[in-house]
Amino acid sequence: MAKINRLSGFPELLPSGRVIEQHILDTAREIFELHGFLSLETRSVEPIDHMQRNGEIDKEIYVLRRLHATADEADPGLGLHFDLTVPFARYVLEHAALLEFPLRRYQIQKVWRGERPQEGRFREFTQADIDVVGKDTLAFHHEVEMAVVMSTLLATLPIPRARLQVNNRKLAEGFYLGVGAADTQGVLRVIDKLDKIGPDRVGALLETEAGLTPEAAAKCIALAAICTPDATFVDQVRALGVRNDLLDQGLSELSAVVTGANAERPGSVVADLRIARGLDYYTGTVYETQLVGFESVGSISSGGRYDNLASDEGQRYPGVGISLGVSRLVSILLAKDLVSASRAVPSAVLVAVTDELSRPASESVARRLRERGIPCEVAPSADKFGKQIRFADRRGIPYVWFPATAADSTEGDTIKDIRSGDQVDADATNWQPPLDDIKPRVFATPDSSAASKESW
RNA sequence: GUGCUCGUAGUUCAACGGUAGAGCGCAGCCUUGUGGUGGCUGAUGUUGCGGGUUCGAAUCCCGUCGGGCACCCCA
Repeated sequence: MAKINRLSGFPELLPSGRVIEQHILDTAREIFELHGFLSLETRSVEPIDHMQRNGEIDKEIYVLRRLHATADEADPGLGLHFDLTVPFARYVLEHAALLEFPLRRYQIQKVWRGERPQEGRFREFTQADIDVVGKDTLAFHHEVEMAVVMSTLLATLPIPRARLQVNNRKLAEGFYLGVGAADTQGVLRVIDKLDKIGPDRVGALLETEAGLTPEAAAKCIALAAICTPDATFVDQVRALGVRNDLLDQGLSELSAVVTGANAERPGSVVADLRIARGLDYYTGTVYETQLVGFESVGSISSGGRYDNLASDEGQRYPGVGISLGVSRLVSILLAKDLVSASRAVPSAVLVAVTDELSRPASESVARRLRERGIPCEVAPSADKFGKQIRFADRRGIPYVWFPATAADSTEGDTIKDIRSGDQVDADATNWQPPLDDIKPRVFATPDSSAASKESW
């Protein structure tokens, strides 16, 4: 057989990894619905010209075309979507007449980007987005809400602590204008390199590439250094002595998000004025999230306020949203062994088969368990019980059911907990496993290796 | 797309230009139709692919395909 190479950037998980991913997806859905977000799905393809930002050609897009397209056939100009926000904006415009606003929706789908993959970066990956879109206007408090919902989700998952960092586009842009910058986007892009190349080289780039004076560059760097868990950043920014109306607006918005979110969930967000990223359609609050201890992998959740993404003739639908990078998060969790699952299969019980003639008796046990919502499977072959137990053990199935043998009808069915070795009489019409054993459990990996020895 | 680096068993990795190996995993047995550990036995490779140099290539050279990392950009 030809050797099959795995395709870089198109990750496929093993069963144990998928259990963890699915737990994250299930939890996301649960938290989102708990906060009243409805579920939507959009098609995987969009017209490429709708996905381009500011008219520039985006090389990240995978183009879709028919293999047998003829030369004279018009190119439909379709590409796979690279995020869920742009398609959602298009969806809103297309169905606006039939939708209720403000519209709260969550959307969990694959997206594609034609980049070169590396750690935590894929060509095909899953995002879990929430957005609120209003008609004409969107109340500011939703910018607080996004941070609260995402922080709730991240705190619910069995993962390391996440730092939700918030900044505001108006603040940064107003500040840059205030120090005399002409190209605020350019300043933003250079500031974003602070982590990688340090303040000295950023300062130099600000002068050469963004055309700032040394004093202005120094102030921009000083601004980026400000990071507070509360609204005290306002005074620190004021101390830099830059005056600008947009800056003032940004300052008050950001302090409202930070104080609002922390009132709801203490310690959930920090104001971090270095956060410059986000796509260029963001117009206000921007979010970014790092897993504490794994900052180098990049943000696992980001988003922001966008006022102009969905707009028709005269009609605007401003929105705010935040996205969880499910694939990136899962890849960190698996690579660093931060999260474990109690088993990689749904079955809580393996029903043993004594011999092929009595397989119907085993199937009957399974049926009665399933009727009561207990996931189970019947052993694939009537091997020696030792092998059947090992079959369960390998997969993490916690219980093996032994049907009564016809030859020895005085004995009833028994069930063995293969973790403890305990084996007791059981009746398929009323036996119930502990709640924890019904579904695979996903939990933070205990860091001591001694703990894992106990549960063989 | 640019640069760097690496491709050997299912997997993690060895092997100076000289007979391709080990750990883990897998299969069987010790083991009684009831699995942890232990012991014994066994199976598995076009050394990514193609060409070149050489008496001889996993090893050196060229090409190609694939992986990883960095840049770019971002979840």
